[in-house]
Amino acid sequence: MFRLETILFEHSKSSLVKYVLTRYYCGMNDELFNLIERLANLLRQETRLEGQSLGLQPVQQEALYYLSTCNRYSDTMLAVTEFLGLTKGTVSQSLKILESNALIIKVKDKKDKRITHLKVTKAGREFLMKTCPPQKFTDAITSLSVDEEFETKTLLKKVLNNYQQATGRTAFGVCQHCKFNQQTSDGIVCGLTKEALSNDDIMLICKEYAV
Amino acid sequence: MFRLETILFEHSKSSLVKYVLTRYYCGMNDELFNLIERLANLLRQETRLEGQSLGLQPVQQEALYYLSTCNRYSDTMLAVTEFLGLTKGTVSQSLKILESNALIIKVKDKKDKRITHLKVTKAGREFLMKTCPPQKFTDAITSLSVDEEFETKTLLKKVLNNYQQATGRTAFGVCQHCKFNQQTSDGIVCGLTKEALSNDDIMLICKEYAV
DNA sequence: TGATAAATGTTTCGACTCGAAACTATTTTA
DNA sequence: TAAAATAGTTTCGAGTCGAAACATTTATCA
Repeated sequence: MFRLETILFEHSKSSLVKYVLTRYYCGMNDELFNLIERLANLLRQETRLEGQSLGLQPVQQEALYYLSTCNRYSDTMLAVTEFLGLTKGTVSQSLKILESNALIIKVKDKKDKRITHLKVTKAGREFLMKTCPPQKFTDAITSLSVDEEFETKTLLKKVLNNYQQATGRTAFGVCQHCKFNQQTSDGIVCGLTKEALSNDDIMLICKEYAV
Repeated sequence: MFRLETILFEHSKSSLVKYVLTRYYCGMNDELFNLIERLANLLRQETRLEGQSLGLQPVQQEALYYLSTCNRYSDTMLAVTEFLGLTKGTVSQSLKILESNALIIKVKDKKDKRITHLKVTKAGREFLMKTCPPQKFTDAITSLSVDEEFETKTLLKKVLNNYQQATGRTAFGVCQHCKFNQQTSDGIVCGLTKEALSNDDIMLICKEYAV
């Protein structure tokens, strides 16, 4: 995988001080890692620009975006925490800023008073529609054919699923494709909550997703 | 692209206060964006864990990794700045920390005294070999067949190239596939610098890459 | 040639992010 | 009914970030 080589070079002003460095060349394994990191860097950069009008940080926009895509079982602070891979305190603060900007509102759960649902407001949706995904990224995607885009998505989904499983993280996924999603005589039902699901519901992301 | 729908729900304790929200469902365009963001989140999280032993932040590890993969024309602070999409001051500080941890050393350029080359030390290489790419990510990749992995890389490269072009950013790329890379009777030469390139050189990433 | 502009990099500042830990309130467990 | 678990907030200190001012060196060009 790695090739090792020892090289020499001079250090700054102090003449003839030599440092021995070990140098390795990346195997093909690194390449995919590298590509994802670089795409993520560019995305973060563009996201930062898009958020400047409202003074929103990238991480806050990510949280807002997540909340716009998740279902009613997954719109809590803890779910956002899982999704972003951060700690409770950090996420709590980010959400406070989204709330102060009137992009989300907090709605207490009626059954369990500990739980607060986070609902994206009209202003929040409008902001997302303008900015998310960033325009230049969307443009870059169009260079792929429909088949190529589908293929990319399929393969990345495979990697993501495995990665989520390896890290023991909640496997967020689309309700429709979840093993708890059941078609009954009364319509579509969630096997976990036993609640009825609408055609819109099943298109959203759920934190309880399982295959 | 988007489907709009107006929904109603009750707000917290104040009974019967209704909020009108506009809700939209993501078209397929969002999906690729979403996948990359989520993979990046997981990578950042695992990177954070891996760096704890040395007290290294994710962004510092990314800089170190970049420096281990780039050539002698691209191992400067400004190149790292371009690569990470951050500002000079920020990167300068991150590099100072890498230097204080003896993971890189600074080497003044002999021709242009403004330029400082950043060389990864043996300790730096060893740290990277242990931690980069993160183990669980590497494991997740193995779920792909060789062909699938190749296909994914090819497609993501296409997206990245377009994205870099759209943002007007430096298009980092492997020397070997650059248009300035020339095969002459004396060996391989860089058309920009007119310098000879070794077989090792041409495998590294260059900030002057062009197609 | 000599003044001005441009490029490389550092430092400082204030706003923001992050994890850790302590804390409240509610629900579940035993 | 007491103890444990869950959802969420607040506070603290370390670190990240961009912006701007700065120093040094090199390039431009009149």
